[in-house]
Amino acid sequence: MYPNSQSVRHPAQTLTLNSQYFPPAYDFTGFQHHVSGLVDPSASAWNPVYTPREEFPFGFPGSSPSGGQVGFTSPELSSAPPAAGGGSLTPYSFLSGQDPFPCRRRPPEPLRHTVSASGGKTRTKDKYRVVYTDHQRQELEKEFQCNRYITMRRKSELSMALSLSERQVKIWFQNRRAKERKMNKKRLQQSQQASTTTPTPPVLSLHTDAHLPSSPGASSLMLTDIKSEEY
DNA sequence: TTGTGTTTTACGACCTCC
DNA sequence: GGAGGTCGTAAAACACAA
Repeated sequence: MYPNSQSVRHPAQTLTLNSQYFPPAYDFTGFQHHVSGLVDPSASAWNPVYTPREEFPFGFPGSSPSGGQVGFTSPELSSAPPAAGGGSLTPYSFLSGQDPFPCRRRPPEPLRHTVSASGGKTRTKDKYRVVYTDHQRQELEKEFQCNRYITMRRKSELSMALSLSERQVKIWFQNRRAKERKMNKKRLQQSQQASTTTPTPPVLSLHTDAHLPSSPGASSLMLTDIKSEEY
């Protein structure tokens, strides 16, 4: 059930690394998330033998397997081995701050006042949720197509590049995996329905995730399907 | 418009691992 | 104990038919 049940978490991963909070374009006044105890990132703590635990031994058509496009020049980062799954580091040329994707959705909205969620639960920030820009989503999606599970290093990079907090990146990946599981489940149900109506042998069981631990690498069979989903 | 269904952020509860 | 995982869910944002 838990993907890391067979994996070893590297000690470096327990570091509260770089928990600096990059206030996005919106204001998170009152956002409680533990930005508090800003642990000294002490970049030197990064272990050069860092081994990402997420391994996806497949390539994606859209992701360059070449490791040559590192957009970060920090010695800390450059000392790291190529990222898992081919090790492509997306070059963050968009750091210019220009969003190449003019929001097809809404412009930044004014703050709405905190929703008092039903049952007395209160949300802890001014906006219930923000809507990520197409650009942010595209970059997150790109990363997701390379690795279902983001490394701390990539999380840090992405959060900086996209002006999101690391927590937001983490949650996005969690939600994205949930979405994938949901889609796979749906597909499975549909294929099962199809197999009951047609006398074809149930070959499709290969693509199920019912018996696949949602571990890194476990869902590789479905990735090609998912690739078709575009943002 | 408006009603309704779906998708997207964000969180809490609970779990495992170190 | 803290990190990050899944699961379930709330509610905003969105799409779209009527």
